[in-house]
Amino acid sequence: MSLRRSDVPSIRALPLFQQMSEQALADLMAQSMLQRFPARADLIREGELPDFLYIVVEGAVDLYATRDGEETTIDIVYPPSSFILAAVMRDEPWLKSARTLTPSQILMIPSQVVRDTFSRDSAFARGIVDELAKRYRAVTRVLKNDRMRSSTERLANWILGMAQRAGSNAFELPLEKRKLASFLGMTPESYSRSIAVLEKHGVRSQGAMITIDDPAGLAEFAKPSAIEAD
Amino acid sequence: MSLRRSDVPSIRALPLFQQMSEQALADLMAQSMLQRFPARADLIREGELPDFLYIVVEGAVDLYATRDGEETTIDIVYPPSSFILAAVMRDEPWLKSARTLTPSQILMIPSQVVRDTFSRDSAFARGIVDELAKRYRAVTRVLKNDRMRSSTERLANWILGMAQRAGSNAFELPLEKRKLASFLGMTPESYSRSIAVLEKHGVRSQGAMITIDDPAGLAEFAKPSAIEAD
DNA sequence: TCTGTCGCTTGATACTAGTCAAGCGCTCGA
DNA sequence: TCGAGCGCTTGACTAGTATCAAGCGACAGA
Repeated sequence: MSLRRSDVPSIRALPLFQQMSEQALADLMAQSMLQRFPARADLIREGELPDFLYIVVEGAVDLYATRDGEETTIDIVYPPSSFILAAVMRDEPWLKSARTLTPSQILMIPSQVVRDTFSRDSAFARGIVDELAKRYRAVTRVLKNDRMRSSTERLANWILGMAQRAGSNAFELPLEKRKLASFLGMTPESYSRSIAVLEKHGVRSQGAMITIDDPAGLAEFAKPSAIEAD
Repeated sequence: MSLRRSDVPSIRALPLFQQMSEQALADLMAQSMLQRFPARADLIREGELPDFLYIVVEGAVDLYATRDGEETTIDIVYPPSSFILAAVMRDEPWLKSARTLTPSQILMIPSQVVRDTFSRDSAFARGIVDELAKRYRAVTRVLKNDRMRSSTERLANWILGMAQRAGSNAFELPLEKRKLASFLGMTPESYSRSIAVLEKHGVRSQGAMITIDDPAGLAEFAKPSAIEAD
């Protein structure tokens, strides 16, 4: 398989593997593949059975659902997160499709190996639940957000969150606006109008650059909830 | 603690515990409580830290989120499911509140005990991920539903699902209509209007009784997706 | 350099679902 | 048995978003 010894250090750093013994990790890696994909590469399609567990080592992956031609982005996964873990553990069809957004490096572990290792290695098991629980909480937040906030509020909160992660009041959108719109559960048109509204609340948007001129004002509009933050 | 020996058989039957050894289960139960709650009893409140993992042995529990006075039901949990497992595993604040809908019997396992047992007992660990993965998939379905279907379609699909589970084209609503409405992400008023629309598609609603006169017609309207079913 | 494409924005309009208000009918307690 | 309260329904109106359509501007390929 295409996993080279030199790749192991970056893998070992992933939270999922941190507690595992050298030997156990080596065994796992011997059965796995680390692969590079270009941007916009289709990885999995909704409805199929999981052959592998995927872990984003580098890049970004778009998880989306389809329904008569319409697409909605359910989550966007950045390193060092896995995706479709739930389907793998239960050996049930994927509920969503995945494609890379940017060129990405992805670790693929055969599903059966994941399940076997889970039973044998409690450090790995701990990593798996932790990861799964994290994902669970992420979808729950998205759902709460969708149900209880207007689309403009969702955008405002997303901007606040991004700025916080970037550690700066100015940052570049890490994805196309239309993708972001879909992730926030709105159309590209609504996104444009929402940004226009936010310009009255301390946000400036020029191309892919977002600048928060008035963090307090924006926060007042967004009414972020401590519990929603990561 | 209030767990009696006579309670153990019904506990043992729960999928979460099925693979555990007698001894391990006995140890776990010695530290747990099985409690009865009346209808509408508050169990946990959003934002607090989890002291216990809760498992619904009998009855039904409403998981809801609040935001300035508004409430939205995120999930309704029936036996033999757990709730707030993700928060317990990660020892992070609950993202939702819970209250009983009907008189319920609930098993409470101290969080720390859950985490400890998880590391020691791989059969229990397997049960935990399985349960968590199931819950994850449930929220994901709700989110997809919310994003990609109209409220009337959601109701239609819910009715089809209920009928299937009931094994009959006629069944009683297991909860108040307003609760169901909230679960489906709509207001009680919209629920009424949606039901009225569905009466043109083969559904009859009298009080708490729902009857599907034309399953094929309803299915055509609801466009259920195989992958969405449980 | 020109031009077609594509992503974004803006405008006009339509529609879904929410809000507010009133009325109906059942249940339960006095 | 009556009346109050509550859950549900219905009507009128509104708000928030989606949809459809057109135009703008940057970038890529000829």
